[in-house]
Amino acid sequence: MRIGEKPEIARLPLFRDMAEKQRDLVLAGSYLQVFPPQLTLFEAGQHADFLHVLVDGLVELFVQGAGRDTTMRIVEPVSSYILAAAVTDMPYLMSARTLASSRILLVPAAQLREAIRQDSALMHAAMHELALGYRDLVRALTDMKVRQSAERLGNCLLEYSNRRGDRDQFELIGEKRLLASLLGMTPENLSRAFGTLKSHGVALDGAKVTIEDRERLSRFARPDPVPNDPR
Amino acid sequence: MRIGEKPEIARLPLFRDMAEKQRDLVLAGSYLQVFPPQLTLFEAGQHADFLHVLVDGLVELFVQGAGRDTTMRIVEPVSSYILAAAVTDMPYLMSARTLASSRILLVPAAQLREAIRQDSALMHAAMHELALGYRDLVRALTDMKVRQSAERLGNCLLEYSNRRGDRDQFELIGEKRLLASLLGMTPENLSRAFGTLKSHGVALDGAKVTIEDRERLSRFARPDPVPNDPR
DNA sequence: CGCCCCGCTTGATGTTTATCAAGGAGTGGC
DNA sequence: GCCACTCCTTGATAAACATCAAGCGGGGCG
Repeated sequence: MRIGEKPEIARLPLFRDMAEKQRDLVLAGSYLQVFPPQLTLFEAGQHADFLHVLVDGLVELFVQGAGRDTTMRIVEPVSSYILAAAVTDMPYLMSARTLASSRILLVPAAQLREAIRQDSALMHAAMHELALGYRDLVRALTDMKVRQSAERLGNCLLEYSNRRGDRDQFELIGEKRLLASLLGMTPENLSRAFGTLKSHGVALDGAKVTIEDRERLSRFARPDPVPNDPR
Repeated sequence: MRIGEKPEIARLPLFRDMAEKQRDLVLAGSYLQVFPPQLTLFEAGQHADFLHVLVDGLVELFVQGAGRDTTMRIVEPVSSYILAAAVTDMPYLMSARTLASSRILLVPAAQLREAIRQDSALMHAAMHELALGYRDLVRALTDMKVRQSAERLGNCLLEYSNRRGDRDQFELIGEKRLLASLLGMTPENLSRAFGTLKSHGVALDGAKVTIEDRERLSRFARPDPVPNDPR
């Protein structure tokens, strides 16, 4: 891989704390590749040969089950994905495709597992990352079980705003139907959900979302009582 | 803690591979307690002071969000739970209560984290357990998103059967309304779901489930294409 | 034994969500 | 500039699910 990407990869929580020597070794064995948009990177069921690190672009993780597809996560740079499969040496549970032209670092899973065995800081980071991911999924699952569509959208918008430093205005990433699938609803219902949120403090103009009344939106969306604080 | 429980705890995947000395140290600092049924063990939002290991009895993990409760997991002995909170030193995301009189080992989370730092085999086991839990949640979330209630029930029954060595007949654990909540539906709809499964190879008599036609049930329930093989 | 209580079931009704169908708005190509 | 395409939106309808309301049935207790 080229030297230019190293700093931002080395700054990732997963690789941050490990010994520099180990990190260099792992990265030296990895491939940084550019993929065009709409390309399937891997499919569920395949053996997990690589841990992926999205350096630039946009990637969708999705599952095709029981007739329909559903997107599980939208990966933004810079972050790794499918750690669980790589670490356990089990088949991918999800498929991945690029949504935009993307630069991706492919870390051979076997080499990653070996490095994890050698470097306790890396192992600790991997454990932590998996624990945080676990908690995210617990939230996502309860969200799906206890809230209805417009409430899910409301919470999602509050979280997006949250992630961008509590800005009141931001752009949705990717197409709306992608967001719909992420939230477990049809594009039609996403439209309608934005409609009902209009009377609860949310304005929409194309992909631009404005949270006009945070308090009112919160009251409607009933966010989790336990706040999500990934430092 | 008493010496009598040690073997089965030591056999847990989480504690199996660690140094015996470390394990004894951790267990020596832990408390084995008996709790009556229907007792709340902890509530979401509380600081995670302990990792729990259910030695005997039955425990429910649930979330009370947005008006209604939903159960996230039914813990059977012998197994640990809420590892993610204990490891990250973050608040519990779920609440826990006993469903039956239960013997539970309470492992101080701080001590567990310290042991994890010291013992690389324990850390590896924790990482592995979290990765497997992550994958379970990915399955649960897709299940919730792509399947409707009777299909979810069908898959759940197939998995239960699977876990008990592919037996065709088995008893449901706990009350039916608990199963309903776990599957994200009302007790009424669980009843009806069993009704529709009658014509797809499932017979129900009280809590006794008989899978009469596995093939037919599979066709109806459309199980995951990627099999779940926890060795 | 019989009564009460509780959980399960069944039916009727209403809400939520998906599906089907059509129209509108923006974008890229010719 | 205009057409064609895609995505989003809106409306009408149907399916899935929740809610409300009885009734059934088994276990515990008097």
